[in-house]
Amino acid sequence: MTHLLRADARENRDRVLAAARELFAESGLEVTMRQIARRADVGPATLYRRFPTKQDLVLEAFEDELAECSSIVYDGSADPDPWRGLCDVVERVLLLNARNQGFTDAFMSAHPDVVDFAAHREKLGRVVSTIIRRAQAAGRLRPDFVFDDFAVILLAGRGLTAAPASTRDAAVRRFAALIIDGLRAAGTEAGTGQECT
Amino acid sequence: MTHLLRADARENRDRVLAAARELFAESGLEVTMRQIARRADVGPATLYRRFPTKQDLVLEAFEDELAECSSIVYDGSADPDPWRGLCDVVERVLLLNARNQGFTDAFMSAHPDVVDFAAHREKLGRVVSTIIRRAQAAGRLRPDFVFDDFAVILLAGRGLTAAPASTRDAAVRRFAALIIDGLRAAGTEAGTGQECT
DNA sequence: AACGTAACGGACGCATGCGTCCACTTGCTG
DNA sequence: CAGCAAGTGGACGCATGCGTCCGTTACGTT
Repeated sequence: MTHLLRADARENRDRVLAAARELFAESGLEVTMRQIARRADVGPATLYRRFPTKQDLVLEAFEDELAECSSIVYDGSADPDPWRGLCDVVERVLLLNARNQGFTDAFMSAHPDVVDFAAHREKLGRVVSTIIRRAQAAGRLRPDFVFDDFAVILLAGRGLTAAPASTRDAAVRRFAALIIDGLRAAGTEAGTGQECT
Repeated sequence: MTHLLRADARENRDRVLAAARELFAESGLEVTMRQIARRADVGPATLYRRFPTKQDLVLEAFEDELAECSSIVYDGSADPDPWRGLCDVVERVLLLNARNQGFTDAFMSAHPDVVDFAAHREKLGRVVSTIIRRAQAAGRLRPDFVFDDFAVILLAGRGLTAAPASTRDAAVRRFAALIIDGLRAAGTEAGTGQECT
């Protein structure tokens, strides 16, 4: 008996997923199903049998990224210092997104027709909101900061995916640093022993 | 004698340009020549006769934006207070770009095959560099700020074009404000009578 | 008013992506 | 090791964008 895929089928499926991850990361969600099939050395039919719609492929290809996104947020939430937690979340989420054009597209719903991560986004958003509140209560985060600002920052980070890959990480880190400096509550300068990271 | 276009031709040409400006602004440079022709109520041939290549169309369609971009930078450069000048440049350039998806694409060379504004970018970049230097000399801009950081900010602003049009301006202004707060030299808090704007 | 030509736009041939069908191959099981 | 169902990929028909050609229209001149 065997409810599982045949060995060759399983291997093809894995190659398709690997190809999809590579291409999505490099070029975003607008890569064609054909390109993915070609890169995986597989006929179009094979691809479509395993993943009838692009949405199916995207969801599975980004399972890891989604999980990492969650850990980032929960790590930040678990940090006893909410300000440091928030800083980490900002920087790490920005990096994650900048490294993976496709995940950014998906997570920000740049292509709502293809895939919608709104549910995940909302759930993580609530956690981030609590970090924000705690960081403000601790007097470290500017009091006028709201969750929408966080969304704006992520959206802005999206633009950095256009930077050349060689300098992208540096650009993102620099961007995160600039933003974070703009988030401090007045009177809590960096360099006073309170800085983040 | 008449070296000018025939009346109907001129009118069609104008309609094409108007249509192109609208579509580029709404949807970026990837709109098709056909879409532009359709919106202008004109056959494809007419479009291609006036603008043999998309590059030609883009260049003329964004003449105004390019000019405005220049004035923004030169206005900032002419401001006796270099810090205020820099703040204005940042906010206004971000707004200009966020309002016009296509201009952002073109100016940031998101589609180098279609059009390359590198020359303009470089020229304006030099002016911005001088503003940066003067603002730092005045002790208002953080001393570690370099021109590449400015580019990063613009690139990031690009991401905001993905925000819904209804809230885009607000998002951009908020983003600019956050960034600017991150640019101040240590010790020059907002609210001490030195704030920008 | 009549005419020559600038200007027009529909239609063509080409390329590419889509999702599906089907004749052939091959891994698994008995 | 034999047979069958699972698995495969090439090829098809459709849709859309591309840039160009060419028969028709109508502007502006005389």
